[in-house]
Amino acid sequence: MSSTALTPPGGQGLGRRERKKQDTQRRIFEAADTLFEQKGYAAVTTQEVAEAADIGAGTLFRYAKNKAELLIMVMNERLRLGAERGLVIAEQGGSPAEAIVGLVEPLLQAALTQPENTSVFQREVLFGVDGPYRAEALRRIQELEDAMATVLARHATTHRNRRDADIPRVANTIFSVLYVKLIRLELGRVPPEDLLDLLRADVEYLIQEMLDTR
Amino acid sequence: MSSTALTPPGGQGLGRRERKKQDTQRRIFEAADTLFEQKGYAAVTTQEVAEAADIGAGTLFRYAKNKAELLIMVMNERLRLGAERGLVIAEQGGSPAEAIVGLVEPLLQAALTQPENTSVFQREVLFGVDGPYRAEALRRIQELEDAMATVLARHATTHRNRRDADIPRVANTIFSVLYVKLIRLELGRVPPEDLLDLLRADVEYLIQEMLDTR
DNA sequence: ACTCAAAAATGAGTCTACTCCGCTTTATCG
DNA sequence: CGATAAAGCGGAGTAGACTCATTTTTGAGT
Repeated sequence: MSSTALTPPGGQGLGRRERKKQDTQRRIFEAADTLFEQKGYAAVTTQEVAEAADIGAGTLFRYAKNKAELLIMVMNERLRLGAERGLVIAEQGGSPAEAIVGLVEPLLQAALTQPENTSVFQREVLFGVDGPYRAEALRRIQELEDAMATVLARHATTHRNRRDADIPRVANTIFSVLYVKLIRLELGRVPPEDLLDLLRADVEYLIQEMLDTR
Repeated sequence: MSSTALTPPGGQGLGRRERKKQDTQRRIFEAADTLFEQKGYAAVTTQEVAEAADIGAGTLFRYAKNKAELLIMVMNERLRLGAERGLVIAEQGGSPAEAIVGLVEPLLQAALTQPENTSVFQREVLFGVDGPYRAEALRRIQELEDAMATVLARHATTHRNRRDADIPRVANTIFSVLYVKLIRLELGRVPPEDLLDLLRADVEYLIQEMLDTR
């Protein structure tokens, strides 16, 4: 009896195997997070990550399908934290333009503080091979668009607005404009300084045109 | 006399050196074009392209900074042909929505007939390293947006429309919406069948909202 | 015809992401 | 406990993009 009392998978306390795995997972995450931040995506080799996580070079790829997934994993987490702040900002009123820009700000911050990593992140999320972390990132992006629609819907019902407004379409439009501008920022085709004002102006304009009574 | 009659660089007939270079350039173009179309970007090795062009593996990289530039070079040409048709369609009236969709159609065609290559093309144009062909592609994309503005401007002056309309902004908005949808098509997130209708509907909606009198 | 510096071509070598298969550890059952 | 299966691990090996030191070609000057 006592010999079989080893809560394997299932119970609260996981088996030794599972615990080890989670620990390895954690070490990989920390290694990747630190190295990518310090040296930038391109300058980090998967070998380095493996060594920093104290595992074999081959083992790394049992935890992440490829190098890009490592970065996406790390960036997802960083953006998750920012996204929560963004949602709070969006909740607490302010103009809808404020709220919507607030939703995007974390991404913008990331683009400004870690240009290379953010650029690779976008590239791989949009064009990379499938993988669980990439799928999560795509989900988050969709949520961003949905959150914009929510903000707009609130604005539309609490103010005297056009009844026929197609909220999802407006949200999609605003999302698209912001997204393209963000990509162009990464292309270096937009001066970063006044970008926030630029984005806000865009959003205000679009709301004005497509949603508000005139 | 006859021995020194060798119109070197400058004159109409280029020197042997220049001629040879252009010939090599042509062979590389043809090799890349054929191979990428037949096998798809990922399945083609630079080695293969070099062999098909009958040059050394190292020589290839004197004509293209990297593999991606090879593809961009080829795609630029294919899209250039399509873009001309697009401009003609845009010129010949039809509704502005027709005209604008006409401008994008070549890109759409490419996305449908060569999904992989088009996807890589977009990826590398947006996020790849600098290079002459990439620069050209970026220029073309900008021209696309400008062409949309031109179409809209014509529409705005020849019809009874709002005077305060901000044409460049409307063009940028339409461009962004279409571009994001195109990328999503490559993500497999949009059913390709009725895409043309979808795009046209988008454009009509945006013109309606942002440009037309109501 | 010959010389020589600049331009072009070359392919062996490097670098690194990723794979694959044999080994080790862990859990299960009689 | 011992046997056996299953899961996890690792590192040598592979493939392919790209570099660079060396060689070859070119054409202007003499």
